[in-house]
Amino acid sequence: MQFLSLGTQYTLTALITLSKEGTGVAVSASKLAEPLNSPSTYLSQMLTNLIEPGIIGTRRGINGGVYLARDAKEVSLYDIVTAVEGDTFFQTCFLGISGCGDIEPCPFHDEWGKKRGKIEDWLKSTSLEELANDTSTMLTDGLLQFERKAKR
Amino acid sequence: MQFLSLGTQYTLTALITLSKEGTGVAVSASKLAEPLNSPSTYLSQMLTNLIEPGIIGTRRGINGGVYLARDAKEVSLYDIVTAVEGDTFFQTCFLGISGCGDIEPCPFHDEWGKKRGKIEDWLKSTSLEELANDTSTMLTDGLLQFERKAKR
DNA sequence: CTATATTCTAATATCAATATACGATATAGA
DNA sequence: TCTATATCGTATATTGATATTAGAATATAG
Ligand code: FES
Ligand code: FES
Repeated sequence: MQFLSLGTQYTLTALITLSKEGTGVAVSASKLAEPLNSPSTYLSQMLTNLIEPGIIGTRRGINGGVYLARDAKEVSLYDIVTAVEGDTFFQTCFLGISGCGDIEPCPFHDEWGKKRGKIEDWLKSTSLEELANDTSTMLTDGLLQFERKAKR
Repeated sequence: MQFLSLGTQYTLTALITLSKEGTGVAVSASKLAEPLNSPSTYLSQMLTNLIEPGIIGTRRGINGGVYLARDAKEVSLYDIVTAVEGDTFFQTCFLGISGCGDIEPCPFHDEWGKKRGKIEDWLKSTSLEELANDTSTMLTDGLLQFERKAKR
């Protein structure tokens, strides 16, 4: 049980790096993937999810790559996460019963709803810019050690 | 992306039913599975996870089944969930970086840690008894409609 | 002692996540 | 303009986790 899938984790980390470069500056998927120890084509594939929602743009050919399409301030964590994984987490019942709402709530609905709402609020109110400005050195120091499954 | 797997959802619902019967009263897996619209052998398999932690006991043969081994007051939601799914959710980094702690935290560590801690606290402080006493009618009215994947 | 209800274990099927491979396309430079 | 190459984009393969089914083991009732 994990909150974000590996693909989403790659995506998120790459976007933080990207936003440090600034809006509009293109970086190739392979450059972005390198420090992540992730297959570059896989990252590329994941990033594709962000084109349609207008979070990133891409440019092919030499010196092409992926660039941030909006100001980092205007991109929320929620935008990113749901672009890749969808929003079922925020829509479905804790118990998995079809229809989650106040009309016929399960015994978990009230409390779980609060907790889930807090997470949703947090994701919505946190921008990419804030993450990029974080003082954490983990992302810049090459300490990234994702736990992959496939061969290394 | 879903918090609990289907198996855990079955397990949890079955346990609530079981605790309404009272500690020590055996109910067969097929009886428990019926209203869930779940394969009884699958539920049975899932429930096996709860034997070793001492949450349930089983009795084979005629009139056998599964019974609650402790008082429902003494079984927390956390016990149940982690018995089936393990506790990786509460141990691993939001970004999936190996080692989640205060020493080399990722940019999400503080905020996510709070949210995750709230969930953990809730699960630990909520007992099976409270759930069974919940006024929700969903579980008793045969309105259970899990969203299964395989053939019906 | 035997028939049967039941758990328990192990094999299989299904599905989603992850990874790879290949094709399409734009750009730089000649 | 043309060509080579860097790059994205999409389609396919692999893997692993989850869910399901099948059958063996076992205890109980009568
Ligand atoms: S009805 Fe179960 S969480 Fe909303
Ligand atoms: S280090 Fe990332 S959540 Fe703790």
